[in-house]
Amino acid sequence: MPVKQKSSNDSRAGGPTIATAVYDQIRRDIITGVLAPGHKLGSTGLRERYNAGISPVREALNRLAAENLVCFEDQKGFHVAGVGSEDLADLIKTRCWIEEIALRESIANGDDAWEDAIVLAFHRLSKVPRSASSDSYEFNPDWEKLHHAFHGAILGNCGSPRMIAYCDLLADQANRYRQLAASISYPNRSEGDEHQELMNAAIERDVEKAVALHHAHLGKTNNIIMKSGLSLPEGQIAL
Amino acid sequence: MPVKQKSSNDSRAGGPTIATAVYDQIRRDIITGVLAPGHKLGSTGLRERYNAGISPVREALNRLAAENLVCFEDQKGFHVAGVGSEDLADLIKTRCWIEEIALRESIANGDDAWEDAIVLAFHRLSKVPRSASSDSYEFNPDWEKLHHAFHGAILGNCGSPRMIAYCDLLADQANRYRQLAASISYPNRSEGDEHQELMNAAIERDVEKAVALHHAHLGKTNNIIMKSGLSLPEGQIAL
DNA sequence: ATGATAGCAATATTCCAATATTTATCCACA
DNA sequence: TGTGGATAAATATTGGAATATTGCTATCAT
Repeated sequence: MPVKQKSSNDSRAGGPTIATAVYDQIRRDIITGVLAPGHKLGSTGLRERYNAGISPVREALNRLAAENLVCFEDQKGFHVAGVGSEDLADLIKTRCWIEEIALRESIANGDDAWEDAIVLAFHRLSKVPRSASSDSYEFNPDWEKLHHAFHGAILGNCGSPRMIAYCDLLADQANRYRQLAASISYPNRSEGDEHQELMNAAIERDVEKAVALHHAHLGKTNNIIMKSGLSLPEGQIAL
Repeated sequence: MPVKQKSSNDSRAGGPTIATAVYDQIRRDIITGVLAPGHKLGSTGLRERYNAGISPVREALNRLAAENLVCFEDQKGFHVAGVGSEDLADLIKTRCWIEEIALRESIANGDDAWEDAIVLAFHRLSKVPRSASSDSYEFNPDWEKLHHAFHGAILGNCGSPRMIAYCDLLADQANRYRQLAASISYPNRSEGDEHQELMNAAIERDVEKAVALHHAHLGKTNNIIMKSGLSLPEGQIAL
């Protein structure tokens, strides 16, 4: 029996595959916390949720598994990577180590265009509210995008594609914890100030100060979550 | 639909999935150079080669793509990640940065058990020939495994699962270049000496010396390939 | 000759049904 | 009550057919 798939002969040549589209969506849902840590990613549920067949869904999950955003066990299926205080500590520590290198290199290589990009990114970020709601914390995709761009502008001058890619991956992993921290600390933490100080130190080429501020910036997420006494929903950790 | 529940064979719980098995095989074939950089990874070819259906093969490829050992373009399929002098330079540079951190931490945390493990790993490595053939260089899986274990023993004490995992990934990526370097320099390079010096410095907790030796060890691959004037088969680079 | 384009072959992607495995349930029995 | 073990249900994995897309080749108009 011939089954009609999506017979859409639109003029545009076939863009991204379904697998890629689903990958993007699941990834976003994990990072933003829509899909909770530890949540089981069963075939049938995902098929409905993302309106796709099993194959592309599984391909997406396999990619995510390689990035450690998803865990899997052979024959047992997939689930969202868990979170935990130990994992958080390792993540922050690793980010401090890695991003310190990227920061030092970026500053060392910094030129006028680099400065301009940072100033621009900061300016754009400062115009967007931290939370989508003014009452309480709510994920704001615009802010997140600009925040990522700001830090990317600072570290992106390190000259190593690999380093940049790994920083991005770690940042994505950290995003899940950051959402938690934001919901705890909102609206008391003034990230704008932290960013401004960091920017100034970078532009002034004050390497040691920039590194110290950067470490503090990263450590804050950990401090907020740990101080809150909120116990993380311990689940399977990817690594 | 009636479901068949009679499983013919049993007594043994279903081990790794076919997808995982194929993943392991393709990965090894890429790292050892059996599958050349840039080589097209077409469905039909892989299906035959690894004797599996399309689904598991594609799942394996998706995992490898996320590790940057394989590249893909939507609707165009997969191919082995390319190599190139630029990529090699970035890889070596990144490894120097990252592994320096792991090395310093490992030494700082080092205790007797750590020393013992290094000595043991070195001893085992030294008993196995570099090349499977004495005439010319030939990939020797035993040596490779023990070599990996030796460096793992040194860096594995850094206390960060993420750091260790990333070091491993970088080492795997570098393996393809190392095979090339080995075939060029064999039998003139005495890696045994390099390893011994590194081991001694580590055990003596001579941090700066160990770091210097480690950098030199990593840089050697680059030097060998670059000095040989051998042009790398430029292909698509993963990153 | 050059460039455009339709038709066709090759390949990549996707859906789905068949199969394998795990998980839950029930029952016999100590 | 609790334990082991069969059986059924649920779920995960896989193979292959069906579909979509790309890339090639032949043909034609300029």
